[in-house]
Amino acid sequence: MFTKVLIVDDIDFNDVAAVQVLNELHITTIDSAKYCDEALLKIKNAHRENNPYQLLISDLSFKPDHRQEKLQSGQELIETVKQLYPEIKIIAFSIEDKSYAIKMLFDKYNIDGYVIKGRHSIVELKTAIQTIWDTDEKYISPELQHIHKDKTINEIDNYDIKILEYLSQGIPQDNMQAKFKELGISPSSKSTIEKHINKLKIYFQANNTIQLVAITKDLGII
Amino acid sequence: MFTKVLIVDDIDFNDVAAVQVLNELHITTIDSAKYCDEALLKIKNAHRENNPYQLLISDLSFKPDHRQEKLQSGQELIETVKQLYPEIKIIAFSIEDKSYAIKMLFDKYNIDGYVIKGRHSIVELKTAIQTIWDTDEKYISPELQHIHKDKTINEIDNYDIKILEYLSQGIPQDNMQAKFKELGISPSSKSTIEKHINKLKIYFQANNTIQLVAITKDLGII
DNA sequence: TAACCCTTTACGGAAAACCGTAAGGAATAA
DNA sequence: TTATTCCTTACGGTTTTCCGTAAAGGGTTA
Repeated sequence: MFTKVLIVDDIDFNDVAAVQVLNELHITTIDSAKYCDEALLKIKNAHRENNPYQLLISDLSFKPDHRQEKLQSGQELIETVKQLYPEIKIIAFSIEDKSYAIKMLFDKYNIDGYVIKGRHSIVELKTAIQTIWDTDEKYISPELQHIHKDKTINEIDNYDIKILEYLSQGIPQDNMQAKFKELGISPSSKSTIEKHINKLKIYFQANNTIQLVAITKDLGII
Repeated sequence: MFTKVLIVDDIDFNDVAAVQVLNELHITTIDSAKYCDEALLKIKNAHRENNPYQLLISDLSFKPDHRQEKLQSGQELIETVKQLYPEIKIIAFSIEDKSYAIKMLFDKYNIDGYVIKGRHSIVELKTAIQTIWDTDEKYISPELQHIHKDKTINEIDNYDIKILEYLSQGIPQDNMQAKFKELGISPSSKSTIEKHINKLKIYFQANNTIQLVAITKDLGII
């Protein structure tokens, strides 16, 4: 079993419970951090001292604070850690059930497990840790396994997301083409932007652009 | 100190930690529930057995399940309990920091405390319980005290919220007046609806209706 | 090179939303 | 009673969005 694990969660309640759960798996060293920057520092220090963490369990969303943080989210922490120390296993542990965001974690950041915070998270977290240790396979909470069939992530690209973000910021389509030209993003014509918005409305079955933004916000795409 | 407390939270991690925290306050009976209906049942039973709960600590959002629930949210649970047993003290315990939703809890449901889940929730929860027991005063997490100065709740009424909801559902303004007439909601003219949307855009400093919906979704108004 | 496909761009009419003005109606105060 | 105020409704012109069509450009294949 893993011997050295780091838990990152800004809610102190979760730290308390997580330590308790991990103790039951006889993990000897269980550390915790409440900030992403703090977590990265601990990982770096542990590595420098030749006593690295083997497993990182991290939440995704962190509340802003008086502290100035470089890493603003669990996603950024996970991305950084996977780049610097690809050998460290990572489990994302979050209440988030938006399929788009979760699929990104597996496909883009190559996490090893996703456990959703819910009524069975204690059992699931134990199973996830055990599975990753025993078989080196990916773990995902049962109720979320459908996301691997979700095609949204393949159909919607960064260009579409950019448009959706601009829409949600109240930028009219006329100004959007100017913005795209400024940023050197192509294509930038009003006509193309219109067509993309239309494609998105069909895809998400939205009656109009207002509902489109409401839906994509609910899905966690923007 | 309170002797009998019920904790309602659908995340099992929180139950574990909460029991631990409440133990430190020497509360003798600490029960927990993972569903709102289950919580109400326990409260009713305790009352029937002449051994009622004195304090209810409840989360606000609960994940839907295979189970069919009557009470869909912590808000509904709180409303019901305050109606049936106004003598039971209630602390809302949630990650939610949307001022509108929180102010509603105090103003409409008359809760006794609001503790936000965060980096200091263990201390805050203890303080909240102690304060309510000792002084019978309301408790609210320090970082949220600004909400009492927030005027949004007074300026935005149910009519406005209905409009915002319809907008987010992709209903065009032309159809909206028909909907209002069907439901017997007055005023219902297109002109009035336009004016209200315009007022909301000014209030929330939105460039257009799309951004208005994005902003009010972020604020938790819809 | 020509034929083809796909994406981008331009354009124009229709629909919806936007915005100011003015008239109508109800409640209140003089 | 009239006058005043506030809310509602109607209307019309402008702007923005919507949506179909067609032309232009870029890349691939025969």
